[in-house]
Amino acid sequence: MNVGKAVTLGDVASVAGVSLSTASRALSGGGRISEETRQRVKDASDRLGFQPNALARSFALGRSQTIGVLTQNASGVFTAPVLIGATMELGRNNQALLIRDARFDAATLTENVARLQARRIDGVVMIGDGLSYSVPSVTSLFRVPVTYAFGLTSERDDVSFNPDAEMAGRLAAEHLMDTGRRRIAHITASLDDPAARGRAKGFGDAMAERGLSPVGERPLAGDWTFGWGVEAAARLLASGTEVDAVFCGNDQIAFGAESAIRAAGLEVPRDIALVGVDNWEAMVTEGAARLTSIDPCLQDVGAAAARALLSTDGVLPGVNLVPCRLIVRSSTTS
Amino acid sequence: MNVGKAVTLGDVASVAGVSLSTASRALSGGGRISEETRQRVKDASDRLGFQPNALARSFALGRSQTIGVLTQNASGVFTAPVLIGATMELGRNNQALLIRDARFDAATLTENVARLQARRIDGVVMIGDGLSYSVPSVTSLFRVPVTYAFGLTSERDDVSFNPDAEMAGRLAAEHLMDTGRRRIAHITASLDDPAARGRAKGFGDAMAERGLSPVGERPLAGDWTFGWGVEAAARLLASGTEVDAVFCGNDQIAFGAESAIRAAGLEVPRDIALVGVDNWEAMVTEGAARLTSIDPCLQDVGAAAARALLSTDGVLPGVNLVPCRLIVRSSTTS
DNA sequence: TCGCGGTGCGCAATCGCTTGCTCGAATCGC
DNA sequence: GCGATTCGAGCAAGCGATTGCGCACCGCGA
Repeated sequence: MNVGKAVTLGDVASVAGVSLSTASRALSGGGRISEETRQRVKDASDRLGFQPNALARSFALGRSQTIGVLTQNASGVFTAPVLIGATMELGRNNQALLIRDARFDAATLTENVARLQARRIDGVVMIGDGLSYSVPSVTSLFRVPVTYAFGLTSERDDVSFNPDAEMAGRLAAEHLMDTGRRRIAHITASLDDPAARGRAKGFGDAMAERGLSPVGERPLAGDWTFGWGVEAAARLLASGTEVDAVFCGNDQIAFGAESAIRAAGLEVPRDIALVGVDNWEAMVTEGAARLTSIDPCLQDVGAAAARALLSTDGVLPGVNLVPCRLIVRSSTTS
Repeated sequence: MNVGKAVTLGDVASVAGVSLSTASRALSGGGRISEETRQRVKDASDRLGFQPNALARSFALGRSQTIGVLTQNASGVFTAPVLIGATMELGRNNQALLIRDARFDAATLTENVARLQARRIDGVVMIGDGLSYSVPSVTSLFRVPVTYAFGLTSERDDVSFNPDAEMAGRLAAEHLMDTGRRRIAHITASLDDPAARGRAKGFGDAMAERGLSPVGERPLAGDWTFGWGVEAAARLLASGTEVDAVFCGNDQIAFGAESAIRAAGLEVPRDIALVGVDNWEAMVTEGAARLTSIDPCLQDVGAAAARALLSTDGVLPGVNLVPCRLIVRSSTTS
């Protein structure tokens, strides 16, 4: 018996007075084993403080308990939470991960794939950059399952997880209507942006369902900046249109809008309520009114993609939408 | 020979007409091998596209090529970049990582340590929460090296990596003096906070070295918020003290200060230049003047801690300070 | 010519665990 | 009561690499 070294399954077996294979089966659950023997082995295992050598196990099984993670832009403001969500979910399930930056020139790609294959990874999570929502499909390069987070591929059957943009719009609209607002405008980025489009649609749909319609024929579409928020809100106020709430496509726009509203001598939320999207700590807690915002739950997006690799139960091919969450603060309720 | 399966070292050996052991030595560099044989094996390896099974290799070597990562608060605004920095650095070096949330109740700790040990990890990076800068020492729990990022332990010899707060203060002061400012005030959080204290010290030292001293006897110490920035700046202006620049302890304070300065009818940077700390995307690019800020390079902090595990060259026990970087924007130069 | 040291390479053990197959014993059915 | 099942457990073969040891062969000096 080993002394001073890690205790192996062999030690457990000999203490329990059974063979190695029996000990293995007793602990891992498989095979036909009498309850009594199983218990005896378990006792021995506990008594010796047996820690199975995960490395050896992985080796024998041919599975590494390791998931490959390919990122396009790991340090991006939006992608970081996705990465972290995936990371933590894998950690919780005792999966190691091997991260590689997925630069997509052919040589690097080959190299990345080879490295992952060499580690006999059990699956791959590909994390998009969340901007274009467009990600190259790498599914066919691997023999193991691949899921995508925060991006769409051109392959219809690729399993991807993305924030539910329409839901964000709905939540915002419903919350504003619930708090008594009726004249709601929408300031957002260009509708060429899928996220902006989705939010606008959910917003419009939710209002329509209650027989209302947004202020203005179309959303005020510009870009995602503070500056655009200022400009659009100012324009809106100057037009004389009656408005009692603005749904802003993101927090920066909302922050800009707030600034314009205050500059016009109005108050948030008394005169105009504001809802943003992104729930961006740095923004939402600053400013005079703390901003009600839709949290896209990006960590959940990453976590969902990771989870889909660990258990395929209930995972459908195609695009899966991850729900977002409304965080109410003082920009909509006094 | 295997068909349709991954090619093994055995395949390479038989193609090269040598034994397994010779092939191994030829590829891994050790042992006495004639140059000719080595070349023959390498050719065969290339021709077959041999990818060594990293899992088997790890197993045989007893090293897993996996690093354990313990986090205290993975999703924190400040800790996330540190985690990502460590993560990416490990990925670049083909180290897998196994993340566990380091809750420090006894049971969870034991469990975490056991899980990591079971995977035969080669090292541990412990990532602090960056707030208290105080992290429990876990070095003695592992037989493998442990480094700390973004936190300090009570053990003098623990290898830790932290942002260089004094340098942040120095960089700010020097930049402001370089651009002609002389009457520089400092608005920051409570000096009980080590980061605030360090920045204030570096700031004061750098000014003293040029025969100047900060405006006011002591920094205006409050908290890290926008609100405090507004208040402190307003107070400063109201006091009538001559001021041509303010070094703010973080970006939120700076953003608040800018707001107060503009409210007083002054202009940034014409009348008063502003420097923040954190280089927080969400803040620095908004507002009228884009904010000059000190980037604490948190990713570098994580990366440094990771790197110290991979190669101990030049790593000193104790606290290692990671340099920060000045990012010049329009709040200090017109 | 013999002996010796050094060089190049292969044999076989090893790492710790999983698993297909086999075998003995106990149980069951007729 | 005896053959047919079934159940429990062990044997031994992998998994794919690394590595200590020994063997054959070479060249050189005596």
